[in-house]
Order: sequence, then structure tokens, then C-alpha cells
Amino acid sequence: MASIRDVARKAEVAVSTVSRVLNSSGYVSEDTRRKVLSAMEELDYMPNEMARNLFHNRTNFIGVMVPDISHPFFAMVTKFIEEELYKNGYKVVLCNTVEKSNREKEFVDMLRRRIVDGIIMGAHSLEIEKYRNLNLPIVALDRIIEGIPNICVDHCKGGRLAAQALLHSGCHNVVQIMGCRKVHSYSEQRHIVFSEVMKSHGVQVRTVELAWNLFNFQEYLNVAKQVLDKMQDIDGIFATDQVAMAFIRVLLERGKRIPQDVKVVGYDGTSFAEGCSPSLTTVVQPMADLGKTAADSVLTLIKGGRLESDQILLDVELKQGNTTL
Amino acid sequence: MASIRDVARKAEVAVSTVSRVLNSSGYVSEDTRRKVLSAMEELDYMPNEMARNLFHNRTNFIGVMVPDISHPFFAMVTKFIEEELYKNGYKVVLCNTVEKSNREKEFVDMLRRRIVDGIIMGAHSLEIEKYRNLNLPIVALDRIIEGIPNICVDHCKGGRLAAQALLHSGCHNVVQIMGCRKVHSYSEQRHIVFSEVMKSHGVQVRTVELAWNLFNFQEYLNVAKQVLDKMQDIDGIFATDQVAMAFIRVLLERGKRIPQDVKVVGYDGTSFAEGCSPSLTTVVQPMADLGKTAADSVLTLIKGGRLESDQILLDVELKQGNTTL
DNA sequence: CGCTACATCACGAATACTTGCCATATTAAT
DNA sequence: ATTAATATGGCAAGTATTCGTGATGTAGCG
Repeated sequence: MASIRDVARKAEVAVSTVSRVLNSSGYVSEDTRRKVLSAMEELDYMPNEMARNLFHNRTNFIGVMVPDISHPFFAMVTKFIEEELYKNGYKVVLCNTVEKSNREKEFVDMLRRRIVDGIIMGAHSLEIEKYRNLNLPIVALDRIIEGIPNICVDHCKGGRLAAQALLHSGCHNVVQIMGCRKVHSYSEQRHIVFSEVMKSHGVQVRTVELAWNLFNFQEYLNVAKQVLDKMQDIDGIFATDQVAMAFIRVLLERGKRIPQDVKVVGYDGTSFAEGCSPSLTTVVQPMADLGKTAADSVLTLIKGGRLESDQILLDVELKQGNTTL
Repeated sequence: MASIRDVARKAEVAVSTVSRVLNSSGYVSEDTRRKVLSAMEELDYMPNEMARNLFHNRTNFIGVMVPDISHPFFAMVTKFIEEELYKNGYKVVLCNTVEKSNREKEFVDMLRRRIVDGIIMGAHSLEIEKYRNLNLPIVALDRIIEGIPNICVDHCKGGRLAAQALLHSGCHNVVQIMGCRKVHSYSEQRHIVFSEVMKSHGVQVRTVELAWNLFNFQEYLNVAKQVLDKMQDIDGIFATDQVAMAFIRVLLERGKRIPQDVKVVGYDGTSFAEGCSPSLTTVVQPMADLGKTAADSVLTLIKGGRLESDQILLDVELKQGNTTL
């Protein structure tokens, strides 16, 4: 493929002149300009971005790390991240981490090897110590890593909203399904608050913890069956949308009526929740905002700026569906 | 950050020696080797990948273009693409195209600017002419572009399977919802075959075409309402999972029983189909295979190899749910 | 012991490609 | 003629790799 040198040769000018035409910088006569432009066209020249990047010491890539891109929540957030980054001239390098814990370290190394300019860390990790206090353009998505700014969702409010929804619906005996505790996510908060609120109203709460890195609907169905086998008397369920859907399916199969017999509140607000029948009452996370804010934050860090706060907290809302009263 | 020069200086050897240690090539005495290694450690040196790439003229990036990463089908396929590429030392650059038709051209330009080594084109396009016969490492995912190899799904069989499912359930009057015809996708075939099979059995088929780039559940609900308003007598529906879900929701809201009154067959086999209640009978696309094959195909092209065929056709299966008899 | 031949090791220069700064050259205006 | 503005060229920087070449060291043979 043609290089800037080939263009220069063809247009009979110096390489630097071609560069000037390319970047519309400095002085170039209209005549030369045309010559260069037509040489470019003839040779079908495209500037080599790698050489450019080497010079500028940037890549315009941002690494986005998620546990599972096929999970609706992460897919949606990633979509908004991509959109915002694209608007700012950056591209997304995608990385799935499920069941590959060492990839997180690799990913941070990508930053140090100048493969990406920044990282949005939306993944769950078991070895956060590895990249503490790196002081590189990294932001965490809904996770707490010491020394790394995070964009989180107000899970306390989320837990409270979920609790209130089930309380209003008259639940007395509920179960909540939470992610693996080993994952240092701020989202644990919602289960703590949920529990507190429920208990303060005299409602019995049982908590079931999922295994690490579980993102598979069949597994969710198994969990639902096990839980419902063990706890036949529950009248309320709080879990992420997908897990909630699995419970609904098992409950309906067992002849329970929703919401009359059992109430269900989801968490996430993915299209899952609106797509199903009955539609799920769920705590909606601000995925668009989350994505945009995360993107803007890394960009700020890359530009050498500082974030206003080390923790940005975004709001959640309850979306009423037909699984609660 | 430290460069190879800094390491060389510190270890008191030539830059090229450091390079040899780095790449374990050529002769390096054990002594020198140790010196270099410890200098690297001390300086926390990481080779600059950009410079490497410039020299080798490769980036180890593959562009993956999808209309909407938040759509479960594309999210799932992307996941498998990423997995396979990762195994082969490549990384995914993600690009969403919905409502940005010029991005496809930009994306192909990325190839020519050496930003990515290859492209998997899973997007719908209105201007395929732009990158016909480019002879670059591009493969199309379930789309037909002249001169570009494609990995497709046997939509003929898919259409037949869907038709048979509705026939077996005793439908007499069905509607199928198809994507925008402007999108040159091989998936049109399923609707043609579906129609043929149904008609050959004396079943009336009506076809509704969606607008271009429609990936939003609310819109699907609107379409479902409109269609059901207009065609009150239909007893069978064939559409992609998400659209099918919208129909189910509207049907249930209107007091119809599924599958007694209306049968529904989906297409895709995303987790949507298994997550909902009633579970959807659907034609399952081989998403894992699709992703892996697409990834392997670009890699073959990048290595200068040739694909066995310009069209690779993957199999589909019917997954029986509770929306047909 | 000394010389040749070969293996081993290290280095400099060239390469990849673009950009930015400095220097030089040309033209026009005062 | 001097200054300013315009136009172009040349070279270095940015970093890692590879190749050719020179410099050692070692072994074998006469």
C-alpha cells in the first residue's frame, strides 16, 4: 500500500508538504495542494494510523472490560459507552472476562503497552490488589477498587425501592438472590439495604448467594428450582431481572399465580423486564447515563483532567410492572 | 515511561541486544540476558506495542461491526467472536452501526488505515456498493455482499422449520414479520421459504415488513398492536424472538390464550426465548458456531489463506417451547 | 605454539510511517 | 533594499525490529 513517501514522489514534493496537506497545517499553495491531493487519489493513499499513533503516543482506543457482553445489562451499557466514545473519536476494544481471571491483568498491561489509551473496568474481579493505585486512565463501572474512580449506581436506593415495592404488595416472607460476595461490587449494598428495610418492617428475609461468574439462564432456572423447593412458603422475590425471570418461569410452572401468590421485583431494567409476560416490576439502572458517564470520565482522565469526585453515584428508579401489586 | 533505549542504557548494552532478549531471538549470553532482564524489571519496562505494530504492519485488532450490540443475538455472537479471537491473540474493536450508515464506510477505511487487521461485518447496510470486491480480510455475518465471503445460517431450513411448527399446530391464517428488505441479508430467505411452505399447504400468509434499523422493544409492541388490530383473525405468528415476545405480550393482554388461540414461533434462540413464560418455540441459530466460524475465517484471510467456500452455511434447529402445540 | 575456522556475541544502521520544528527560498509589499 | 508573508524542504523524533558486520572467544589441526 502507498505511503506518504509514495505520494510525495508522485506529486514531486517533499514528504512534509504532503503531511501539511493532510493535516491542513502550515502553508501550502493551492497549486501544490491540488497536485498532492490528486496524487493521493491516484495512489489510493490512506495515512497509516499506526505511525500516526506512534508519533502522537495515543491510540484512540479505550478498553472496555465486562464479565459477559451477552448479558443484557452489560450489552446495553457497552452500547452507550461505545456511542459516547465514538462521538469523541475513540473506539472500543471489547474484553469479556468470564472465567478468565488473568485477563484483567492482561488488560491493564494493554494500557501500559500503549495498546489502549484508557480502560473502563466493568468486570468483576477476584484480584483487585493487582491494579490498585495505578494512576492510569482507568475508571470502574459499579465496582470499588481503591484508588480508581468509580461510576456507581445508588444501590442503597435500589434496595430500598425494591423493599418498598414488596412491602406495599404485602409480602411477609421474602428471599433475595445476590451475586457472589467475592466480587467487590458496590451492588452488594442493595441487598444489605433491602434486608434492613424488610426486617425493620418485620418481614423475614432469606438471602441466597450465587456462585461466581454465573451468567447462564439454565443455571438460573436450577437455582430457582432449588430455592423454591427449599422455601415453599415465600411470597416475595428480589433478584436481577434474569434471575427473577427464571423464578417467574418456575413459579408459573408450579401453578403459582403472580402477583397474587408471589410477588417479584427485578433489578437492572433490561429489555428482558419489559419483554416478558407478566412484565416485571424492576429497579431500573440508568444504563445510558452509566455508559455515558463512564466514557466521559475516562476521556477526562486521558486528557489529564481530574474527576470531580472519586465516586459518581447515579440514580435508580422503580418501574412498575405486573409482578407486584 | 521507559523505552527500550532506557533499558539498553541501564543494562549497558545495545538496543538491539535488548530486542533480542525481548524476542528470544539471536545470540544472547546468559550474563547479558540477566542484566537486561533486571534492567527491565527495575524500569518497569513494557514494550510499546504501537512501535511493534508499525514495524510488523499488523495490529492484532479485528473490527466487529454489528447493528446493535444490545440486541441479544448480536451480543451473543459477539461474545463467541471475542472468545475465539482472544484465543488467537486478537482483540475485538466493537462498532455499533444503528442509525449511522456512514460508519460502515469509516469502518472499512479503518482497515485501509491499518487500524484493524480484519473485519467481521455483521451489520446491515444500505450502501453495500461501497465496499464490494475490496479483497481485504473481511467476512460478512449473515449478509450477502458481492465478493465478500459470508458466514450464513441456513435460513431456508429455518423458514421451513418455522412453517412446519405452525402447520403441525394447526394454523390456517398466519402472519410473519420480516426485517427491512433494504437490508441485503440472506435472512430474507426464511420468509420466502416460510411463505412457500405455508401456501403449499393452503395456509394464508401475510407478511409485514419492519422499518430499517428497528431494535427497540417499545417499537415492537407498537407493531404488534397495529398488526393485531388490523388482522384479528390470525392464529399463527412467525417473527424474531423479540418481536414474537412483543406479540405474545399484546396477545395475552387482549385475553388470547397461547398456544390455544394463537401459536407463535420465534427466530434466533436468544436467552429471551427461554427466559419468558410461556417459553417460546423458536428456530435456534447456531450463535456459537457463527461467531467461531466468522472469527476463524477472518484469521484465515489475514494469514493470506483462502476460504474453502465463499459461503459457509450453518445449520439451525427448532426448539420446542410452549407457544406451539 | 600459532593459525584457521567456526561459533558466539554485540553493535550500528536501516526500516517502518507520520509529524513537527527549523531552515531556506521565493514572492510581494513597503 | 528591507521586511513580512508565503511556500517548501530537510531532519529529527517517536519506538521496536532485523540485517549485516565487526569483534571476541574457542576448538582443532599442523
